[in-house]
Amino acid sequence: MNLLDNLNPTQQKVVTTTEGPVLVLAGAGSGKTRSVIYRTAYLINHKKIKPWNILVVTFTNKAARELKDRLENTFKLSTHSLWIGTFHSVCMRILRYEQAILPFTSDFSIYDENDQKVIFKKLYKKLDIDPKYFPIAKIRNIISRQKNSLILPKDFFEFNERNYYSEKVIKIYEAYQKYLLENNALDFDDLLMYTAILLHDNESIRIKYEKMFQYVMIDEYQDTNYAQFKIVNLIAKNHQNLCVVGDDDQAIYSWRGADIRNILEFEKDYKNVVKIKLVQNYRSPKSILNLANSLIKFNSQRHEKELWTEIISNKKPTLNILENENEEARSIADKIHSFKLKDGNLNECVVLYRTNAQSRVFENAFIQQNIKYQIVGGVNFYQRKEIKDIIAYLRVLANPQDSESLLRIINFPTRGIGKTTIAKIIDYATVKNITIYESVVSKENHFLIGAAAKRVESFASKILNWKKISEEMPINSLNMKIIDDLNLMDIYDFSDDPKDISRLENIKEFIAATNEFSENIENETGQKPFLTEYLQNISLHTDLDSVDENEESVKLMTMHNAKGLEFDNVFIVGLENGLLPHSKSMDNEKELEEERRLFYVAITRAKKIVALSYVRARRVFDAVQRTLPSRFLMEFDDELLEKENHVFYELQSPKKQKKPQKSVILETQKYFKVGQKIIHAKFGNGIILNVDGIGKDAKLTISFSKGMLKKIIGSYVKIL
DNA sequence: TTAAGTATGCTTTTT
DNA sequence: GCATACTTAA
Repeated sequence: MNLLDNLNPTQQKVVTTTEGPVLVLAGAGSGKTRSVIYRTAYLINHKKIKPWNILVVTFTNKAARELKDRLENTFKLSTHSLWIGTFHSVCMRILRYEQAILPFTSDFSIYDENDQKVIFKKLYKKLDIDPKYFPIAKIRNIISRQKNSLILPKDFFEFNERNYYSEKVIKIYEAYQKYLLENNALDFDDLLMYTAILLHDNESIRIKYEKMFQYVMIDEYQDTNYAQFKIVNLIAKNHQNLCVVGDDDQAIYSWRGADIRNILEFEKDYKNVVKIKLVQNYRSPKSILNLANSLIKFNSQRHEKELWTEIISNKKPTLNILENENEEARSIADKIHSFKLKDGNLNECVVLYRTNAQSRVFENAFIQQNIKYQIVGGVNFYQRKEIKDIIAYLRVLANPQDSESLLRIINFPTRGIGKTTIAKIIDYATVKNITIYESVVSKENHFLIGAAAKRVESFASKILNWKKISEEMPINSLNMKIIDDLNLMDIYDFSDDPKDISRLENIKEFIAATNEFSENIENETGQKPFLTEYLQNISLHTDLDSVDENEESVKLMTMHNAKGLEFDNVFIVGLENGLLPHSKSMDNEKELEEERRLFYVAITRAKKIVALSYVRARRVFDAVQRTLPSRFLMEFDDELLEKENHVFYELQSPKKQKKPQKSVILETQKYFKVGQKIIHAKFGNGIILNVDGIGKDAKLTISFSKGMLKKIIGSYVKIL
């Protein structure tokens, strides 16, 4: 059988155009993944390219795994030597390998967002910076953008204006990078940045990888940032055997530094690009695709294209209006319940929302109706406190320079090493110019006396003992030994804190996961994995990776997380102004378009049914707020949606907008806008929920941060 | 030094 | 409404 037989002519072209730069603009459900898989198989089978000369970059680990599985199952190919992974995992491998010329060793720790926060707090204290004026989240984001744009601290002012604010930012950036290196640690952005710089600054290394990766494929290219662009470009610029696949309509990560121009200007970046458009959709029926198309055409920044399908269904997408978020959850639970009674598979149901916080009410509703569910995302399994505690032990053993982790466990579980003792240990380290780890294990820690000295000594000897063991014991046994030695299971088991029940469960799950990881690696390579390999693997682990495929369950996730997935039945909830589009993205045209793309992504996940819903009032923090339907709902052609409870149907159809831009301009003409932050002399800060009128004395509905909801004439408030 | 009790601030989205 | 950060008492 010829492998091309299963593909349509356009897909075949993607597969067989192996030489030179190829740009594939692939609409949702157009067989994008399929093309990448077949192209890889084609390169190996027909072009006789060695698997280790091919690099495939996917957006998630899950996608990488699926690609591997399908290559193995469908084409009986061995994927062991093939490079398939996310940018982050590929970069991690390269950096570990090239440690000799890098400012860190291959045992580096990878710090996540929480670790970063802790570090920032510390640095703020040291630098005497007030988080009120320099919010950690914001500064962290600025620094992240610098890294994504490959701007090192030393180059900062070449690209940023010099002022009071930026002077502070650069101080923090500098201190942060210094701190990371002292801890032999990298953050996610560093993985990309150091790889790009490595390839850029060392021609011999660049040539090595260019020769190694003779054929390069990048999936979801619309969501790559500058650092990722550069890495790809450095590898492929000479041979130009580069195939990028993406869809500008599905670009939803600009807030993370992704630059849509990478895909829009691919033809300028490379010569003689073969451009291929995949516009036939094999996933959704016409009724759903029409809905998606009628929405996305309101975006001005896009390649003009319209998806089409041969699939016909008589089921219209529905729109449901509920009183509040609990009702919304219950109504969906009801629907899923009756679907299940009709022998429906729960795996084919997904609830999509804008923010993770929305998941809770659905949990409640599903528990009540006895429907199995899995939440994807939110707090990553490996970021849970109890898990991070154990991981901190492992990190210290792998990378003793990692003071961050050491301080986390020095008194966990409590062993009587308190603030004062820790301060002394740190002081000693500073004076002697040694790491905190060295300070702890130092035999001559005579700076401590009595009980404190004994406790630290006992802690140090435990660590030293495990460290020795870690060199000869595979990770799963080591893990078990540490948990046993610490008596962790008993501590949680006999605790009075009800939360510790689930913590114990999580630890058991953690042990099981470690064993599974160990077995998988052993099957793959014939060798059990050791500490460092394990640690770096789990730091790139996402929640999507821990979904239990064997358990039949409804999935709950954010629309972002749904990218690349498909389900028969898709419930899209919370379609209200302020949630979608999110209040923080409402008054910026670019961000608004990204919100629209996000909605587009959500709709196009569906194979059979789309059910939309919004509520009239929603609990936010501790107050109930009245809500308004999402402005996107007004953009749909009226006949495309079936309104379930039309009695209360209150959507006002737009007065047949001629041009989408027109309504946008009207919105900007308004002096006050929904979502704007204002301040009132008496009631303090608030957010505008509704604007009645155009000028400065429009009637405003405002939710004040104190929890009150008030209607106020515009002239009494000030825009912040 | 620690546990328990109280105040605060916080929610976009994630590799 | 929840988790974290700070305060207080033992």
